[in-house]
Amino acid sequence: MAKATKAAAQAVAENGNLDTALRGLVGYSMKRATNMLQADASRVLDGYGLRITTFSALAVICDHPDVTQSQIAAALNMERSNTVLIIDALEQAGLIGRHRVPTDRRSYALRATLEGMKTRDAALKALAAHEDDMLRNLDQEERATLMALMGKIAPRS
Amino acid sequence: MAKATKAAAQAVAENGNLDTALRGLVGYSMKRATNMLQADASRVLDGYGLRITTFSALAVICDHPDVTQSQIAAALNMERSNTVLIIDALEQAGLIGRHRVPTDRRSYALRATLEGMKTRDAALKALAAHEDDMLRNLDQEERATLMALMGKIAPRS
DNA sequence: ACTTGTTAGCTATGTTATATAACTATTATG
DNA sequence: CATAATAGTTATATAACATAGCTAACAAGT
Repeated sequence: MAKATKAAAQAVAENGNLDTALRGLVGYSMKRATNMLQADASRVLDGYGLRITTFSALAVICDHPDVTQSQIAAALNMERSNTVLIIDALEQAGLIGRHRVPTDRRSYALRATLEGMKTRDAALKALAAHEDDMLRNLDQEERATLMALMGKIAPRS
Repeated sequence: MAKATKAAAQAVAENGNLDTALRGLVGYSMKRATNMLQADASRVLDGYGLRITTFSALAVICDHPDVTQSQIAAALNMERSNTVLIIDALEQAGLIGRHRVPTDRRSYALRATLEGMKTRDAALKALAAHEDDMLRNLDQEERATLMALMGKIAPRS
């Protein structure tokens, strides 16, 4: 055990937590859980040459061929400007293609390549397996409850 | 409604979601909820001259006088190196003080100033109020369940 | 006491995610 | 046709997070 000042060391000895007050905040506790899940997801996706954002965009494109960058931004709750480099990366990796739309020359119709579809499927499967492990202490009903409760969180009224 | 390619536009018309597959991942859904809470928390804390990380560190210091930077890093699940600038910011804002420890000249005993205590109390109160609003669709039992379920998520086995 | 290993804080650096403003080309609207 | 809105882009900034390496100080074993 590390040397520590008295009061803090005592708190550590008691329950190992110095952040008791913060744990009462849902945002704080959720951030910690999210960080754990995201860090693991990043490591998994790295094996497929993807980051979390590029994987997310790829998944949307696979499920919705001919989607536009603006639609992806809206779906993933990000700024349009930030989609550019993400789509660039997917295109350069040969996972998707930008196709011009005859009826609107401003936008691109994004479509996954065969490799893109395969990569998505494999990555999604790997992610699900890792999540399943990290959620091993929750049964199916508890997982459903967790998702439902998170879905009830709303923007400021 | 924005002009969109056919298939994607249809999906949007149906349920407004292009990310159905991703929503099945707990990590993805939790990230979305977390982002919402964190963005709001950042705005709140900005009013107190704090960021999420500086507020978190301040809260730990207030609750555990004479805590060290390493202990804060461990408590907040961050790297020691990243605590330095955070503690610097709190010190320069006059919210905490670095005090030398006679028994160990390597470490600092961090203590909040009176203003630090006041700032923390006010910020925490404001954060709790904002969370209470964003969680208005969950009753007390549901909030407790949410916290309990998040706490069951574990690192990879 | 002296070497060895560890700890605390610090510095530098890099990446990822996110946000904003401003620009061009194109399309929609009054 | 003039004006407004939209799609994509560029540039830029910041927060959070991570890694490697460094110095000073302490701890432990011989």
